[in-house]
This record gives sequence, C-alpha cells and structure tokens, in this order.
Amino acid sequence: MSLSRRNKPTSWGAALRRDFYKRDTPSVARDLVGKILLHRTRAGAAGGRIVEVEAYLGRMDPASHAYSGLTPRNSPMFGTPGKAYVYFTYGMHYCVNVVTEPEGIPGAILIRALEPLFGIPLMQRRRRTQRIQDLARGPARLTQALGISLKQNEADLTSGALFITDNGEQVPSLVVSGRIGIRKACELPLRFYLPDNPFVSRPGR
DNA sequence: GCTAGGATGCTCT
DNA sequence: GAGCATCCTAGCC
Repeated sequence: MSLSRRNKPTSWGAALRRDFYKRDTPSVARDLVGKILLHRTRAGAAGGRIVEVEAYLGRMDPASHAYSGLTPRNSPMFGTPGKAYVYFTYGMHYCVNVVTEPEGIPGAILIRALEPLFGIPLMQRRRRTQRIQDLARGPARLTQALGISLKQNEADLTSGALFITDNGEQVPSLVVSGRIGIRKACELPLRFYLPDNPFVSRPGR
C-alpha cells in the first residue's frame, strides 16, 4: 500500500538529527529519498514524501554553486550541515537544498520533487491548481507549494518550522541518473529518484 | 501529446 | 552584461 493511502498521522515524527546530514553528499541524497519534508506556517502545515533529489558537491563539481569558491550567495553550502540553502533563480523561482558534509566542506542536495501528503488544500491554493501531480513536481513548484522563500535560507532543518522526518519507510529501489536542468557535469550520476513515481519531475537520462 | 519561446531579476565576472 | 539547479503557455501535430 502506498503511503498516500495510509491514515494521516496525528503528530509529526522527530526531525532528522544533524549527524544524518554530516556525511558525504551522495550518501545523504540516497537516504533522503522516501523521507518526509514538512513546512509549518501560520497558514498551516504542508509537505510530503521526497521522491527526487540531486546532489551538488563542492570544488570538484562544475555544476555546483560552490565550484568557484565561497560567495555571499553560496555561503550556506559551506556552513552547518542540516540547514537549508534557498536561492532565487530565473528571476522568479526559489529552490531549496539541504546542506551536507561537515562544516567548512561545501555540499548540498537539491530537493526536486515531493509526493504531496499533508496540507494538500493549502498547496493547491499556493500553486493555483487542483492537480495533485503538479503541486510539487519540480524544484520551483515545490518551494511555491510549501511557501518556501529566501526567508527560509539557512533555516535549521533539525529544529524549526521547516524540517525533515523519517517515517520508517524502506525505499525498495532507487533510480540513479545524471542531473537535469543543468549544462555542466550533467552526466555525473548524482540524481536519485523513485522508479515509476508520477511525482518525479522528469524521466532520467 | 510535444516543442519553442518568453518571463524575470539575482549573481558573478 | 551574460548566464541561470525553471515554469507556463501558445502553437502545432
């Protein structure tokens, strides 16, 4: 039975601890798939199961914001693991990452897609669509559905309104592919997603 | 169904 | 000033 058909839990589980994030980025990325991302706001809580992520490394990854070294924008990538790195792109969209690796070593994981589970009416209002499948399929749609903006940049995911929990679900299998939506180093196998899941943004390459 | 192109403004060189 | 970890819509098949 898929998670989406289970009863809604009466309380959220505990947020993942900092040690979870303080590891090498690809390993954290693999383990993030299947976890639950939630954002509590005054308007209500919204979130769902992470079904697609991409790992971005440090100085050795040409596609990473950290490739050229520390800048004001990418400074969260060099900071405390378990915090959020939110950036603004294409003049209108936000994307949310989780910071990985021990402090001082840049690394982040872009959360690309969620399977909506909680606060669906709220997400439908924010996204101005009724289609569940289109609520959080893609990094910019996801941030819009969850009400994430630059205010959430550097938010602590281990204790706060924006957090990730483990519902104990074991992911049966995972697809590894090249990253999408980028021009550099798109061949590196750093994208992880659930196979045959309708909430994944795009098929792999 | 698919594709091309426009929107929009921050960030870095 | 160029590029960008995107999305939406119109137009076409």
